[in-house]
Amino acid sequence: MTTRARVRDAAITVFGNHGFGTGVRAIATAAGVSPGLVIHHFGSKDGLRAECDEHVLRIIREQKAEAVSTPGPAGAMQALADIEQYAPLVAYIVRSFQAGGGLGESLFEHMVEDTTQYLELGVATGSVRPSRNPAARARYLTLYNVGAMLLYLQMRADKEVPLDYATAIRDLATDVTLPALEMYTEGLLPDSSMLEAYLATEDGAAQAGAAPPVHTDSPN
Amino acid sequence: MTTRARVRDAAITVFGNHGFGTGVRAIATAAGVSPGLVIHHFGSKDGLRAECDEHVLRIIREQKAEAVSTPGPAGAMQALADIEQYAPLVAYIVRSFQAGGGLGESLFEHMVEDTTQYLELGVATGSVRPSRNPAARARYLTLYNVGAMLLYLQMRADKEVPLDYATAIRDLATDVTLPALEMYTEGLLPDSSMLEAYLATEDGAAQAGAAPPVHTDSPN
DNA sequence: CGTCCGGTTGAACACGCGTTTAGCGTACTA
DNA sequence: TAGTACGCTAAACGCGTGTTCAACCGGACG
Repeated sequence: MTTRARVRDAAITVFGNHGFGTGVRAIATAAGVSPGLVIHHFGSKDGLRAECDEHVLRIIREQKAEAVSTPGPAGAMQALADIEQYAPLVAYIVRSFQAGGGLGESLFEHMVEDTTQYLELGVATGSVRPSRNPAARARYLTLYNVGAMLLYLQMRADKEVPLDYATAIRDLATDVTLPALEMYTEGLLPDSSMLEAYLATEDGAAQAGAAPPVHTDSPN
Repeated sequence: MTTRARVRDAAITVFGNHGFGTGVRAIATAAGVSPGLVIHHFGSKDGLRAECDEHVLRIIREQKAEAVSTPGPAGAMQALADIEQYAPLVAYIVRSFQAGGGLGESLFEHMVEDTTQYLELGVATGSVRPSRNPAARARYLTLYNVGAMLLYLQMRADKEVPLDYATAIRDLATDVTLPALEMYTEGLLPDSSMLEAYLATEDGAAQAGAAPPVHTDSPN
C-alpha cells in the first residue's frame, strides 16, 4: 500500500472523527509521516480534502453497485450491517454533509435518484401507493430521512468521543419505526380536506402536475 | 443601549452570517469597538458565545409566549412572517444547530414539547388521528421536520453570500407541501401489513405502549 | 481642584496554523 | 561505479488567532 494512500485514509478517519478543522500535523501523525509530506503529495490541505472526497465517492459508487442488486428492506438491512465495516467512511460523509461542499450534495442527488427508482418499483408491484408527483415525493422522502438522521447523529455526538454510528443508527431506528409506520400506513390527518383544499389552489394543481386552473388575470 | 449589548448583538449577527469560526476582531469591527474590549466584557470568546446563546434563548421564550396564544396554521404563518424580522436570530440558531452545543438541543426539546401539546389538541378536536405512542410521534415529527429544514438550508447556503432565510423557507414549503400532504392524508403504504407485523414484534408492542408479550426465556 | 474609577484603546505576546525550503538517504539507471 | 531522481524529514517562515497589558480619556465625587 502506497504512502500516499495511507495518508489519504488516515485523513478520512481523522476528518471523520474530529472534523475538517483538524490540522495537517494531526493527520501526518496519524499516518506516521511528517507534515511536509502531506503537502508534498496533495499540494495543500484543500487538495487533500478534495482527494478524500473523490475517494469516498468512488467507494460509495462501487459499494452501491452491489447494494443495488438487492434493493428494498433486505438491502437496507445489509447496508446497515455494513456500517460497522465502513464506519470511517460514514463519519466522513456525515462531516461532509454538515460542513457543506460538493460531496454531500452529490450523494444526496444519488439518493434521490435511487429513492425514485425504488418507489417506482414499489408502485408497480403494488407495495407503495402512487403519488401525484413521484419526483417531488422521492425528493421529499430523501430530504426528510437524511435530514432527520443527520440531526439525530449530530445531537448524539456533542461529546468529543467519536460516537459509535452503528449503535446510534440502531437507536434511531427503534425510536422512529413505530411513528414512521403509523404515518406511512395511516397518515396523520383523519380526512382529505386539507389536501383537497391545497389541490384546488394554483400552486397545488401545478405541483400535482395537472394543468393549473386559469388564473383570473392570465391571458386567455 | 449599552455597548455590551451592541457587541453581543453584533456577535449574533456575525456568528449567524459567517459561522462561529469568525474571529474576535471581525466582531469587534462590526460592533465598532476594539478587540480587547470584547474580551474585557465577556472574558473570552467562549464567554461571548455563551452570552449570545443565553440571549437568543431568552428572546425565543418571550416570542413563544405570544406565539403560543395563536397556535395552529395561523400561528405558524405568523411565525413565518416574523422570520424576516428576526433573520439574524434564525441564522444564529441554524449555525447553533449545525455546530452542536447546548442551544440546539434545548430548542429542540422545547419544540418537541410544543408539538406534543399541539398534537394532543388536534387529537382532542378530531383534526389529527390518534397515535399508539403520542410522545414518540411528536418526537418523530419534530426530528424529521427540523432535520429536513436544516439540511435544506445548509445545502442551499454553500456560497458565501449570507442566504435569505425567508425565501429559502418559502421555497422549501412549496417543494414539500404536496408530498407532505399526500403523506399526511393517504400515507405511503397501501395496506397495514407492515405495521401489524411490527406490532406483533416485542419491540413493536413495547413501543406501542401495550404490555409486551412474554419473552420465551423471561421469568414467569 | 484633585482623585479615582470604569470604559476603551492599541500594541504586544504566545501559539497554532498551512506552507516552504534545504537537505538527507535510498534506489534505480546509464 | 557515478549520477540522478524521488520519497521523505526537520526546521523555519509568515500569518491569523485569542488573549493580555499598560496607558488613556471622561465623568463622578470628595
